[in-house]
Amino acid sequence: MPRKSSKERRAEIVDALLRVMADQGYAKATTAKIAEEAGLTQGLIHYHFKSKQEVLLELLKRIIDEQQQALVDESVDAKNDWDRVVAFITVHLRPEENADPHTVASWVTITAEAIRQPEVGEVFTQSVADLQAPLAEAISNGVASGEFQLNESIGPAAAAAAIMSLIQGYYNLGVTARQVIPKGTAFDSALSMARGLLHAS
Amino acid sequence: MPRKSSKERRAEIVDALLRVMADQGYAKATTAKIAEEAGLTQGLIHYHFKSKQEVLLELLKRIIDEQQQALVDESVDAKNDWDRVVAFITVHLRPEENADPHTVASWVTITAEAIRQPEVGEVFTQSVADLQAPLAEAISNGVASGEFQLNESIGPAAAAAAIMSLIQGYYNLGVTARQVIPKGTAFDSALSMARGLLHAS
Amino acid sequence: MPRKSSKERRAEIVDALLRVMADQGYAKATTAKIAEEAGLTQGLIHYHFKSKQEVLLELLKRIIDEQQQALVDESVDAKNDWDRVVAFITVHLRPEENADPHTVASWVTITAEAIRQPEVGEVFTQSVADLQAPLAEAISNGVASGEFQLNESIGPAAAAAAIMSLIQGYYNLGVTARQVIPKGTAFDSALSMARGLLHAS
Amino acid sequence: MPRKSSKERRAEIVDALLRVMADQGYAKATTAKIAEEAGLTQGLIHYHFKSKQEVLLELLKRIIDEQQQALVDESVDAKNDWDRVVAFITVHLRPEENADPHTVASWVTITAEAIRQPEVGEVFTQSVADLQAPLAEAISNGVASGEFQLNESIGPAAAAAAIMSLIQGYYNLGVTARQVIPKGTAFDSALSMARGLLHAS
DNA sequence: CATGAATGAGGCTTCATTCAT
DNA sequence: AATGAATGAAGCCTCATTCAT
Repeated sequence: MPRKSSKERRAEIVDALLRVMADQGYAKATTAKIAEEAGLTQGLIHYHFKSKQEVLLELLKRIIDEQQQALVDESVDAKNDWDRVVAFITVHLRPEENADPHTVASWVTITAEAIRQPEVGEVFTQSVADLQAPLAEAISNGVASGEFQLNESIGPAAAAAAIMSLIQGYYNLGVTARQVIPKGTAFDSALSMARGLLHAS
Repeated sequence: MPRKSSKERRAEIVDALLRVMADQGYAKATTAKIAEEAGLTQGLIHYHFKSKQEVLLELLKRIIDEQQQALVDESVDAKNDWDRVVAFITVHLRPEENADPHTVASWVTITAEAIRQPEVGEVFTQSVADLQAPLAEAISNGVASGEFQLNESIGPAAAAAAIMSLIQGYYNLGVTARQVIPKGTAFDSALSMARGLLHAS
Repeated sequence: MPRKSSKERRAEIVDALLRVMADQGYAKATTAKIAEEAGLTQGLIHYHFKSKQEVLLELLKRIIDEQQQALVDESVDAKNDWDRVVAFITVHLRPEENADPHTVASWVTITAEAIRQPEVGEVFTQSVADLQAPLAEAISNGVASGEFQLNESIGPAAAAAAIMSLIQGYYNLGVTARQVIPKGTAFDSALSMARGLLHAS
Repeated sequence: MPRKSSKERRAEIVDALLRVMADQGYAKATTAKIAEEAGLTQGLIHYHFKSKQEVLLELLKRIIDEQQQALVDESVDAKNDWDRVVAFITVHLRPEENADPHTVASWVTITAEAIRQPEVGEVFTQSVADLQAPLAEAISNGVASGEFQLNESIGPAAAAAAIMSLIQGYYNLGVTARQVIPKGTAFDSALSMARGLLHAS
């Protein structure tokens, strides 16, 4: 057996965490289970990562990167700021096409973990901010160009936060209380709400 | 030491869980810590509750009850369905007035726990459904009376789910990534989005 | 509710232990369960008994007394020592007629407890000795009168011990490995073995 | 500290349980005590065994294996079925030569445990059945060849069960009420009883 | 790089017993 | 004589992490 490079191994371990976490939650994602899922041993995980938390942070980073990339891809044909807003919503609320369920489930779990582990919380906050930045910019531009109109009490950052919250909420309820959300309505509803918020056509 | 009634003790224990959980998360809310916070012994917790999970479920129940009651109070003066929708949003997004931060933090934590503990998940789903019911009804009525208009792909249940998701998202980000949400904008943004969704005036 | 006399209460508690132990074993016969079975409270058990062990010892005593009485009843018509031996075996191996299954199950459980609790062990040993005494005497008499003949290496006490062991073994396997013992054969087999041991006709 | 193979460790742990159980009973054979006796940590026990019960089951298995092997060894010179019956009794009732007291004490304790733990009970029943099988076969053969004669109400299985019960009874009383059984008489008495049961010479 | 045995802190829970009422 | 809340000592088990090989 050819030994694998550190980079490959790290990726495998992060993958394993993603899968285990997605269907068992972080609490049950023990080192032992991750190792088993990855087809390697517990010791090796700590050889490649300083701690289990570090694996989680790497996973978080990876998810963000993928989302950012997906956003870039989806926005490439955008002709105006509304298109960009739509692209943003599309990327996040069309898991059928853009994200796999594992990732969404993991994301929600990470959210939970962000609450209990301060280090995760910090990285998480920054990640959300990064994710939100292009949306805020699009809205800001749209307002400047007259494409959008916001109520006076709501700034572009607040509007972006609102849309982000909506997405986050859909993720959460989608995982925790799936039956409550009629299938396939998230995207349309979100668009409708965003349109109202931005007074866009 | 005065002997207290079971009911009082149960309430105290639930309170203690609420406080510990709010600032340390459920994972760190060990029975030992809960006992310490409540000023009693670990054994007593299990004298009054079958398990730690049962304490959590009782807390969940209590939060739901309070929210439902708050909604009733807030809706009492509502003159039409839009007022009812506003009341719903008010109750949930005005924590400054209606809910204490501990409760919101706990709610988010419970959300996370709902993911990993199936029993919690079940109760949680049902709770969300219960919470959402009056909103869905208001929307349904509003649509029937012509007060609201929904896009054809969106039914009243979906619309209610959208608003619920938005609230849930605000809760989540409010706890995990507070800096991302400009202070005091949640309520106005939510109203604006709801108006857009329902085509209400 | 008229308060009951201490004696009655003690009997009720011992009864409850008997029943709980019979179908759940001593390990699961917690104070709480005994209290529930007896329809009274935990505290009361310790009001009437110094400890849980004391309840067990009282039960043991009661079982022995009943067995002794049954032996007397069964032996009343005995015309010779062989009849007395048969009576002894009858009393112990005809639970269908002479002892209730609860008692047998409890007896086996007590045996187990005798192993782990020295105080129980002492009382148990004495109880077995008491139980065995009349049997040993009958055998002794039978040998003296020429009714029985024992191999030279086996004294009356040893012979009584052998029969006692056989009974004890049937009790044990009857409870732990019931399928191994063909139904309804214990009594006949025991008689046949005793006859061989004593060279009786 | 030398790292040992899992197999070695498992054996050591089972050994430790055997020793602790033999002189303190299963109830007092806590994981802590077992660990101490084995000179290792509690955690390690659970690294090698899923649960404490699993250790007990392994011990049971080991005792059975040893007994079976001893029976084979003892039976090798048997010239007829009576010899085989004698071999069976020898193996079980000559602890001085064939089994160590620890093992007998443990066996009795396991019997007790079989009552309270269903899983143990199942394995125990099967174990007894396995142990008894060769005896039943020898008796069956002996009856067929005319070497033995059984009373009509007693089949070979019942006869084997009777002898097994006798042995089991000796084990039990030997541990719980040793004084009741005159030293060194078990084997002779058992032979005499078996001879009577089988009408063998 | 890799293995897997080993550690040890700590978690949840059970239960006989005590005690205020 | 009776209640039932309260205690506290253990018990079993989990798990991230370390370490000898």
